[in-house]
Amino acid sequence: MTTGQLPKTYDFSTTEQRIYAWWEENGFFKPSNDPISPDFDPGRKPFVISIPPPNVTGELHLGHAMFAAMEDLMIRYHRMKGFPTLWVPGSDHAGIATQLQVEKALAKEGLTREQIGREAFVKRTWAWKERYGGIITQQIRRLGASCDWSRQRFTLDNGLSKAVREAFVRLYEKELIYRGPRLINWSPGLKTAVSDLEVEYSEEPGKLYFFKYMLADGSGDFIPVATTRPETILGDTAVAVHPEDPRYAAFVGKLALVPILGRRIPVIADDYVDREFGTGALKITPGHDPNDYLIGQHHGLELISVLDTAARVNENGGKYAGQDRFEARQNLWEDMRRAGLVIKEQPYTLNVPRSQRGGEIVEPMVSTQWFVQIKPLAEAALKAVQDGRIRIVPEHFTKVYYNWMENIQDWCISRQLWWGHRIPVWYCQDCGEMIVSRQDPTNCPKCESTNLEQDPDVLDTWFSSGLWPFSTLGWPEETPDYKYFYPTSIMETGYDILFFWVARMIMDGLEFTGQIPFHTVYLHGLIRDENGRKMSKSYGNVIDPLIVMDEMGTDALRFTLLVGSTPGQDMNLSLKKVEANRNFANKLWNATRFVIGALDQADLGEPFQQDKSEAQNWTLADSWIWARLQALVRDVERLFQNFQYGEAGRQIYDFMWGDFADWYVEIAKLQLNQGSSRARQTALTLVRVLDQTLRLLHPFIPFITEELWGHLKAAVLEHLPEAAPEGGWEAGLIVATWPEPRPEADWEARKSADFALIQEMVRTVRNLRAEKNVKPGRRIPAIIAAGGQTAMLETQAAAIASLAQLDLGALQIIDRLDGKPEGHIALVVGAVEIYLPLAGLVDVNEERARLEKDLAGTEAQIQRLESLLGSSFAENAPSNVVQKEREKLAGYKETASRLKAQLAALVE
RNA sequence: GGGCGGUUAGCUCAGCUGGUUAGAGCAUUGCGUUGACAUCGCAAAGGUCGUAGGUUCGAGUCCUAUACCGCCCA
Repeated sequence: MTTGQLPKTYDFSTTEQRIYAWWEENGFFKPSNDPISPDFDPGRKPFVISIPPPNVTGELHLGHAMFAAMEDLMIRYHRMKGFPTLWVPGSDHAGIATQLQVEKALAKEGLTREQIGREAFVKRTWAWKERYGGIITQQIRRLGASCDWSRQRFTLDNGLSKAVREAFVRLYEKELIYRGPRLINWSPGLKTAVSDLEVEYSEEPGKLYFFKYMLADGSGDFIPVATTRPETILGDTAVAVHPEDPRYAAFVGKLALVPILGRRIPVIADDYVDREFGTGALKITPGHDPNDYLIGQHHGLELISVLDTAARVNENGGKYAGQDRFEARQNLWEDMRRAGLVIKEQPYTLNVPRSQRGGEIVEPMVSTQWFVQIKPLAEAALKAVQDGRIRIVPEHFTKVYYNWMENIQDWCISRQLWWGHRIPVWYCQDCGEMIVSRQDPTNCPKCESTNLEQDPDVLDTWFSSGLWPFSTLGWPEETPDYKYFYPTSIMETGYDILFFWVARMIMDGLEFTGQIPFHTVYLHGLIRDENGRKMSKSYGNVIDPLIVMDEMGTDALRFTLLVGSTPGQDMNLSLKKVEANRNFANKLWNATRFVIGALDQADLGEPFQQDKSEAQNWTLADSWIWARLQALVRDVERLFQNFQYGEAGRQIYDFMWGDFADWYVEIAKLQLNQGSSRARQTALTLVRVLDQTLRLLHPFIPFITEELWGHLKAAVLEHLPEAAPEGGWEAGLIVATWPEPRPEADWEARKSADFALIQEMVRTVRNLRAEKNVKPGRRIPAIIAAGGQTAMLETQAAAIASLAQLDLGALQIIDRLDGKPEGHIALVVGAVEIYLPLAGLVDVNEERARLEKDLAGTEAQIQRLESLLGSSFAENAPSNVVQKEREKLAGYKETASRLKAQLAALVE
């Protein structure tokens, strides 16, 4: 391996696919401790994630990219830590979405699903699924997701369908599932019930209609009423007023006449009525309004449905029968106007219920549906989080979860669709018996009739998704996978489906398996555009992850998503950020290229003699970079434990670029040039630090790290075998061991401080050079008066000279200097003075200004610290904190006295 | 109406259990390229951390109030 073989820039397009295929072929995605293998050890604790199943018809969007990156990070980290790791992939059948797709395709042929019939339609949908269902999983592969594809599941698979039946029948047997007429949300376009969660409310301009509710006693008295939906007047079964409202007290108990229809309805009193709103009197339509429905139940009111399944007025609407709901609104209101019942109209902001799917206006309607009585399940699910068995990250979502669980309503699970799990209920056509069964029945158990018909409805897709963490592992069978991998470890998903999915999985897990389905819920935020706007096709601000990956690589996208996000917090994504991270990948590429080139080309000499101590073998830079790496490993570990993945990634980034590439590599070049044992030792350090860094980065950017690690391994095996990691080279980085933190060694702080001084000196010289426009290539002499640091700095002369572009041959490091050398500019870094002979560039006035500015800054610090240390801070703060401040003060005082001396010398 | 989150550099965001000169990327300015990297390097400029109180030796960080923006629930 030579540098020539590594191209100058990282070409992800030829790398990613090859690496992914290699991982998969080698079985690295499978758990290292598999219950089906002969040497299975049930005692080892596994780490398991089940994927939030994307819609089978879906195409990759940034939400998928986010969860895939995040979960892959968790999975790869645990895999490297040695856990038997399983990530179960799959997709759900997405009842409505998929059915719509197929119906759309049918429409192109001029067909409807009713025309081809249920059986043919379901067949076509399966064909659709076979054809397009693989797209999303292919796209998830592109993200580098290390799922065990041999365990891929689909919610309509046999096993999972069996789980659905089992769950349904069990709930039914416990009387937690019932069928009956209730007010539900109806989608007139799709002609199906939808759950409360699938309805979104949008504020839209509308009108408040004021009209007269005439009393039936012929007195000519009326109650003024306001409504936002006049067409529902047709279904009114009461007028309600507040019991303590003097305006209407006389009317309570009397009858009123429904406009146009002339139906007689009671005037009732209920303190639900808000006296301040509208006229203070309310029309009650139990058949088409959730609040009215409740009031209707309280007062035993008649319940009239006036709309059919297409939201047209039905036979209960008199002359308006057959009209669309909005058409009927116009016509009825006009008729009322003619009848003198209209008072006024007033602009009003409506809260319009719209279907999450398609956006049509949802109609609250009474309909016979299947429901889960959810309270008992919710109580258990609530408790699991309250008592800490399940932890939600970030923590503030716990409250949101409680609030929802405490106010939960029964869940409408039936859908009038054809694509999904058909409800396992049969009706005997002869005796009317209802049969709820795990197996398809052939005879009626009551009358033996074979004339059975299955309920036509299917179950809500989320009913099957709720079983996902255990149905994918084989439940209700006690399969080896189920026994070993369940409960899973972490549920990672977007907070937007906390209720839809996470809450239901917890309820279902506890109900059906008696166990929590996972111990941690990690919720990531939503991805918005760079200005914080929601991405949507209508804004035209959608970023397609596939295009981003094409242009900048998967690793760049992943790193951006992972490092740019904080748990539960939305993130604004801009392509600029991805670009910056592509540059990071390239930087890493080139740093590795340098290390490999060093192994290949440098004269590495012999290893240091065994009897030499480590301390003698290591230069200050070697010690420093190693200490920095160890500190990094400790920080990363702590941050990972706290789910602070973004911060961890940032720190690794800073280390790799800021410490390793910018400083250590530059010094390593010098050390390599020394040849022999020093070069060899340096190469060893380069390899070890880079190896560890690649390991730390792997969960974030798996492709490039795997690729580089492979090259590094090959080069080391050839040129520097003793640089092998402690446990030897693993088969791939994906299964390499994770760097384990070790306690800080006592030498680390001292070496870090020494190196920090070098860095400060170098920066100060560089600053001055830039300020004075000294050509970067021009090497200049220097005198360094180093006091107590003389010995240390002498050993670092070559490094300092190189980094600051000084002339090593003309660099003097001395203990002290009496008087200022002629024609030099003086720099002060703590107790160290640096003199640069820039005769032509020395301007006494400029020098004085510069030194005075420095002095002013230093003295401000001295003053601040003196007053701080003179205050009660000194007594109350921890001694190490105080000590640190004292040292700082001493340093500033030292600097100040040197600066003063410089100024004094300048006057002469 | 209830709850939650945000407000830090021109922009987008970090800032862990409070520790004392508030960080990054991008953008801006100056200089620089035959040796890992221009997808780069060296340097510069840029912030009274929304506001007002409070707790504390010490507050971007904790508490209270408040303004604005956003989200969820009703």
